[in-house]
Amino acid sequence: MDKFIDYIRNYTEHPVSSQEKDLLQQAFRPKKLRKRQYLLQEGDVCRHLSLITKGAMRQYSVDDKGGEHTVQFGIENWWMSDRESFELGSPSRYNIDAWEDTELIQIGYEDWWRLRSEIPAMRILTAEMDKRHAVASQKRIHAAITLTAEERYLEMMKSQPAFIQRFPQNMIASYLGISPETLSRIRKQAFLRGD
Amino acid sequence: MDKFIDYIRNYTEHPVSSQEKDLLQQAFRPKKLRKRQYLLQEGDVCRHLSLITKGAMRQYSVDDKGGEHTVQFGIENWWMSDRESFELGSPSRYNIDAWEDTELIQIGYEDWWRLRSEIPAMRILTAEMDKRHAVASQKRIHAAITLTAEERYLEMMKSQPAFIQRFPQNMIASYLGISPETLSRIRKQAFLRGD
DNA sequence: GCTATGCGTTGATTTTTATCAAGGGGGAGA
DNA sequence: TCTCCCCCTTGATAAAAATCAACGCATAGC
Repeated sequence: MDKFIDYIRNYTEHPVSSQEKDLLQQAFRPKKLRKRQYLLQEGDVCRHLSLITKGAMRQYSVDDKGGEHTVQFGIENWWMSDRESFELGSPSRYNIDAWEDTELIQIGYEDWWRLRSEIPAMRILTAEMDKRHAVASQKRIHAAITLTAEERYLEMMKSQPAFIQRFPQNMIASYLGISPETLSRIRKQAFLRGD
Repeated sequence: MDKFIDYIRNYTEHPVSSQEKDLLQQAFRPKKLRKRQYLLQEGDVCRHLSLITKGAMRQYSVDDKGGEHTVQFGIENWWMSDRESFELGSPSRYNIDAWEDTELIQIGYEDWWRLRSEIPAMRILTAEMDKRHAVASQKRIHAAITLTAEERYLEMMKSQPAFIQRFPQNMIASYLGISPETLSRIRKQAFLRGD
């Protein structure tokens, strides 16, 4: 839980009292997942927000031909959830699983909203999280309608090198919305050009 | 301003005192734009969040060949801003202009954050806005990596018919990340199939 | 050590979409 | 009314990417 207080420190200097720390301690639960173990399966309701303290995960949908489409990667200090399912209590269209052995801390819906009203630092944290998420989403949408597949890959190498290093290429391809073969060709071209 | 209070009512039943109403009144300014008039030009800092009370607008980038790429449409009760530029005070990569004669109410950065801390209903409103935006963004990202151009258009017709009706087809195409010619062909196919 | 599985690469072919070009129609402004 | 500009459609061609297929390599499990 000291980890989480440290985490909040990345976002705000706002003080967290010892009473507030107790509230946080009670609300967050640790969880461990083995590589490939599900956190969420399509059709289930996402009941927790989960913060990765160690490991790597992905969120993806599976199409009617079995193809996987990755909407989100997460590594340490990233949150994993299907936001819509979490907020609305609706069955999720996504799976979330671990690509590496993973450790999380999780919080349920009621606790999340209670902490937001009772702890000012939590309000600041969530506002900041939402802001960063909005900015990142817009960039990804802009890239999707503006850039070629190769440009998107090169952009990802610059902005998210850790994902490139820790996830296999076929998952990178599915995150970029291209086939693994195309990604392989793009990488070869970039290498030959010295990018 | 009664309009804005009504607007908040869409989001929460939380009471807004007459004192709070005064604060809102002072913070929001009306603005009118003629069709095609800029609200924000690329390179400028986005200093306001703007709520459309009447009209239609778009947010788009211009590439080095002069092509326009639309990341956002807005009609009545939609907010228009470059969030990143607004929050960071950085020059925006986007333009925002009016497609129809438009009326707005605007609020600046300091006022926005002050109202958020002073008026509980504003906090609820912004949390809800962020939630809806996150859900919508995820859907758009998922569509971009999962669906064909035609499927994306058909999906847009279902989820955002007002945009289809009020914006010209070349802008719809640029929002979908496809050429106007391709959109024209897609529409013809769908029509011939009775979609 | 052996086998099976999964991943990445490569070539060929097909599909999807972009680009180029031109024509027609509608709307706005003088 | 006339002119100009913009939009949409259509056909032809080019480019980008997907799909199919096969191979080689590395890793995990027995």
